[in-house]
Amino acid sequence: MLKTPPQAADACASSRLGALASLSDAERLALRQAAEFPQRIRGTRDLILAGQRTPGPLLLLDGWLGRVQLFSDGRRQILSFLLPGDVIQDAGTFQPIAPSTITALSDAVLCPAPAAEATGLREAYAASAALDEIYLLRQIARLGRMSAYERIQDWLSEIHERLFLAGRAGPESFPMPLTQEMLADALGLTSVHVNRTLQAMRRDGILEWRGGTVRLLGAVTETARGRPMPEAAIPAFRKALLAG
Amino acid sequence: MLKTPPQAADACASSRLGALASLSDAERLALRQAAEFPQRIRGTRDLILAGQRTPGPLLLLDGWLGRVQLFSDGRRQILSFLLPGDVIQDAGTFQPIAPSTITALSDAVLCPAPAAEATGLREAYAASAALDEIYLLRQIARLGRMSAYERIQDWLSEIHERLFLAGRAGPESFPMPLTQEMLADALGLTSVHVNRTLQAMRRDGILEWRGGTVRLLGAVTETARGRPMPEAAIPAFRKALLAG
DNA sequence: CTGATATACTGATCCGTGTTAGCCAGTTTA
DNA sequence: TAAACTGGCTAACACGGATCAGTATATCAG
Repeated sequence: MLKTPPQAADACASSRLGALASLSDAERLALRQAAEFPQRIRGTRDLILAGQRTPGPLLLLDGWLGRVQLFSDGRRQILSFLLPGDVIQDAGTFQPIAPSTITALSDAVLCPAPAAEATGLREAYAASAALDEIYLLRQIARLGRMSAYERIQDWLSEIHERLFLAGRAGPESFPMPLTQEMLADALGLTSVHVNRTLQAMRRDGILEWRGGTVRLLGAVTETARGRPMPEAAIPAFRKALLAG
Repeated sequence: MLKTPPQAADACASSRLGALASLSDAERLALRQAAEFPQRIRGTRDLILAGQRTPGPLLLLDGWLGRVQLFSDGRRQILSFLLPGDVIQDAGTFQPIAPSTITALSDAVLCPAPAAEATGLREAYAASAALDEIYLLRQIARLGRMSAYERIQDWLSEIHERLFLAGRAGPESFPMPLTQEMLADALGLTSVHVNRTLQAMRRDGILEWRGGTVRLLGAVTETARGRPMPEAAIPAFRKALLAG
């Protein structure tokens, strides 16, 4: 049930990577050509297992994936999300061993990432990896020191920002294919409490979430009582990224 | 008040990096020479601020550092620890912008990391970066899905393993320069509750912690009710690392 | 149509951890 | 020597979020 956008399949990758570095026409063409051999994933299943060899770097063209850690008693933690336009690559690409399991959280479309033969794509991949690290750090701060309400707020605005980079979000709304239980597994909560907290946010008039679409209303980014410090990583870093 | 070990200052780096890749004599010499220009840090202060330009890659020769996120209302989250022998480098080294603040958690000694001119050091740095990512993922699972008791257990065994790699730990004990409050800031708890939980672990006979030294007794790695799955990242990954 | 399954949602109760407010020993500062 | 401060430790109480046990609705297979 993929809502394939009217644009070309590679639009999200071109939008995102083009925002991270300036790409030549040849590089944008390479992205388009890579997208001509898509791999389609149906439903929610594991794509890459932790500890196994990885395929080469991939581009996510549509759908959401998650890096996941399972516990033997059934607990699950979604470590990070992979959104359209994201690059799936290893940190220190020296050994093609996946550091975590990657699972599909919705129907998805992947393709091999074109080799970075010129500086544009090389810079874009590096910036993408650097952003990935920032999102991991932010996830740690979220889980360690934020309340349920704050976690959801902060997470929603991260997702909005990331989808916007990929051209997949409007100024205050975006598609949300996750169930409340998946969100709970990402934010270290139970689905029951996620539901209650979402109700509270609706009551507070800062969130609408119906039919797979989220709308953030105004105060979302302003409301938090204790925000990350002004000199925190993300703003300065992103500014440096997007300025270059 | 640095308890400088009887060994050479570079021993921890040589031990750790030598375990991650096989180093030539020339490379080990380069490590020793780099350690001849140490920078000594006294007390707990910020070394690198998020969003600022970074110095080049560094080696931590002694002491503990932490990557930290502060909130405007005083909450603090220690995102990750840097231990002796660790390399301080950027993820996608394309822009020398620090993604997070790094602060000294004890007296510490740093030196510039020697350039990776041969394959041994290059592989070791890459493996080090890959391990860093694994530790971040593990921290997320810890904060998201473990109880206080489990968090401390899991964290202690991670630290033990890492210090052991650097030759700074015995088979079941290691030095611990942190206060309980720092530990709380890392594990998303309050210092009061960290203290309670440590008491419980002592009562259970799995932990001794006196005078800056921790001893883990037997069952520490076995006790957890729900452990990360067998196919989880760390074991398979480390096996692949240490086999090569 | 039936039953099975998945998801959103709700209420009652419980418990793990936070909060507040200390005490005590050791160490630094005046 | 006296304060002042820090870090480990404890107790009483409060509260956020988990747990348990549902209901309601939609979708899907047969």
